[in-house]
Amino acid sequence: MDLDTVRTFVAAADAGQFQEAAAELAVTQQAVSKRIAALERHVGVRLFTRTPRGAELTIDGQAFLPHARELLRVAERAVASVRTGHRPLRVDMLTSRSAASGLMRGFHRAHPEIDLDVVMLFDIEKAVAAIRSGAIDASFRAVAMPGRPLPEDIASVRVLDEPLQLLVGPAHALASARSVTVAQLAGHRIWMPGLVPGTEWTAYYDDLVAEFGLTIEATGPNFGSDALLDTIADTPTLATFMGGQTRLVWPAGHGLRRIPVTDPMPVYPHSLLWHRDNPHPALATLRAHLAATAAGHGAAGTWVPDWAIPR
Amino acid sequence: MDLDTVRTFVAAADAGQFQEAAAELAVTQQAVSKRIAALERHVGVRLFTRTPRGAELTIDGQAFLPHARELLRVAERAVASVRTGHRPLRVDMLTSRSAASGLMRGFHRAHPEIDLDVVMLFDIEKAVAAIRSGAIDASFRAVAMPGRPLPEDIASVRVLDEPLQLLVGPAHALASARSVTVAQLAGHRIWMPGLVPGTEWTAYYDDLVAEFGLTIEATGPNFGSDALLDTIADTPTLATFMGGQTRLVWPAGHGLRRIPVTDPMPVYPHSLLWHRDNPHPALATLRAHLAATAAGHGAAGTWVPDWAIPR
DNA sequence: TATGGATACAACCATTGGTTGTGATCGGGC
DNA sequence: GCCCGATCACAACCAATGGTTGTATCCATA
Repeated sequence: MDLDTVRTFVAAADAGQFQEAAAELAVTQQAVSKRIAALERHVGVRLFTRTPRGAELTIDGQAFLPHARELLRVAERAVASVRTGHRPLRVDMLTSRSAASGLMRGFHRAHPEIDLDVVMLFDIEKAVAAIRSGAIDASFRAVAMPGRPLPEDIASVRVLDEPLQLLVGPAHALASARSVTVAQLAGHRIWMPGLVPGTEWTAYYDDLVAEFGLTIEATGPNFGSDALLDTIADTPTLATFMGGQTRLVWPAGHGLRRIPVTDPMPVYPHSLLWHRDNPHPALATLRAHLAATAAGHGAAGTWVPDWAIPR
Repeated sequence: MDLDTVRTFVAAADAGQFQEAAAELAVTQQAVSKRIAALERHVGVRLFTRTPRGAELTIDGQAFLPHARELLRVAERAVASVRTGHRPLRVDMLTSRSAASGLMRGFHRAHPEIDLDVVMLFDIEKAVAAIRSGAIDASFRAVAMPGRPLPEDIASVRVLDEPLQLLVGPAHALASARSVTVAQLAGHRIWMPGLVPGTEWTAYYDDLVAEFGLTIEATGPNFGSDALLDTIADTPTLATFMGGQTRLVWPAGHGLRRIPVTDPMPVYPHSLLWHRDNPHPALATLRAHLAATAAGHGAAGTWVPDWAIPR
């Protein structure tokens, strides 16, 4: 199906005749007739009843019309999403399961008129480069990697500390614990597939391991969260970490348990990063929104790596 | 833009390489390469970075991807809307401003999983013919026209009485009335553009006029409700009728008043019509929903034309 | 009955979009 | 260090698509 054809259909439906639609589209009446005929062949039903006084929609045509309009709307938004200049606000985040996703959903609820696009870059290096090039407008990240300070032209503000929670299956030794201390985790196998060396996400866990003597296995390919959850549910000796803000589509019948970690409570510090010179108006709106709805961060009893604390 | 091209883009993005996408789509790798290049030319940005080991999305490509998927989803629904067989439930109603529209919105909220299409046919004759032919599944109408009983194979149930309200501008003599009786309306000019002879909607007003001695002017072309509202607001001697359930997008600053009509209260009786043999599962759901949420009808003190009361 | 305005069909042709064949580039294995 | 295999891009060719012009048909209206 060709969108020019759909556009022609909508124009003809609005005009009530092919000829006027043809004039609007700057083609001949015969071309419109052919396009409509092709569309009818494609969907398999007659969309117009032709009369010597014009063409009016059949019932099928009437039913199809709103869908056709929607199709054109979506197509326009699709093109707008990559148009340089006045394009939707483009935000990068770690994963769709991170707390940043929740923040952006809240922002979208508060400002449904602002068009958003979400991308996921590899690490903070790529994110910073993309922000500087203007390819993205903002990024939710831990502010920096060990020994790599943020460049001067990138601004950042800490927006949310996301507590880590332990995820275990029903047969796990800690399954019935109401909370666990970090010290209690020593000796347990914690599995985090998909941790890629060189990312700040991995640097975070490296620090956690180094400071508290945990064992985290990053082995094995990442087959997605569904597969991870399946394995965790079925393996009594395996646990994993998960962001505490995550609203999972909870698989039924798994018996998975989420257990808060305390003493200290490891939190992943999400900051918003943006370019100081970025003039996108929606960026200012986003910053204002985050400032207004900011949850507590830097609270006592929480732990973050040294390098992730902006000074 | 061509949807086959969009499909190709999504396939290539999923596969991570053109070759595999080409195999899926049963074309050559060169064809995929050309299509992607054409799409990139169309939107004006590079969507993939080509490597000797495949092709991965650029940031623009990442932003475009969900829009592309949405585009394909919408296209599929568009085609499904006219597919004979298992198509969305297709319902006919008088106008988008009638109470039937509100009922269908309620149904959609209660059953968002059921796909709906709304069409508007000319009159009940056309609606009955469409129901018998299977072109539509149900219709919200006054059950019959004077002297034209419903055919045996069409079932109907009264679902809502919609009270008529008087709509006047701020300078109208009745502007400050809290309610008016039908008798008080005699002598006032009531304007109803767009009343087409031969429809049951017009038959309703004919009966109202005949029984209570009102003057209703149906003259002039119907330029849509906006124009009607403008005229009513500006003309001190003109009023119009409007369904009491209507949730208008109320034009600001018009000072329009809605006044209930009493003694008796004229109501427009909406019934649901359907074919007894129609097996569409969503039709049963709709009937059950309407039965469960049915508002009162046939209440004392209301008026409907004789012929509109099913016996 | 002639006319004007509408769509459909036919013939023609430029352009599009597919295939095949080939070249360039990079990573991995030997 | 070199070659092989896998990838994508480019060129040439060709069929099919989709546009235009010209014409036929239909019907409401004067």
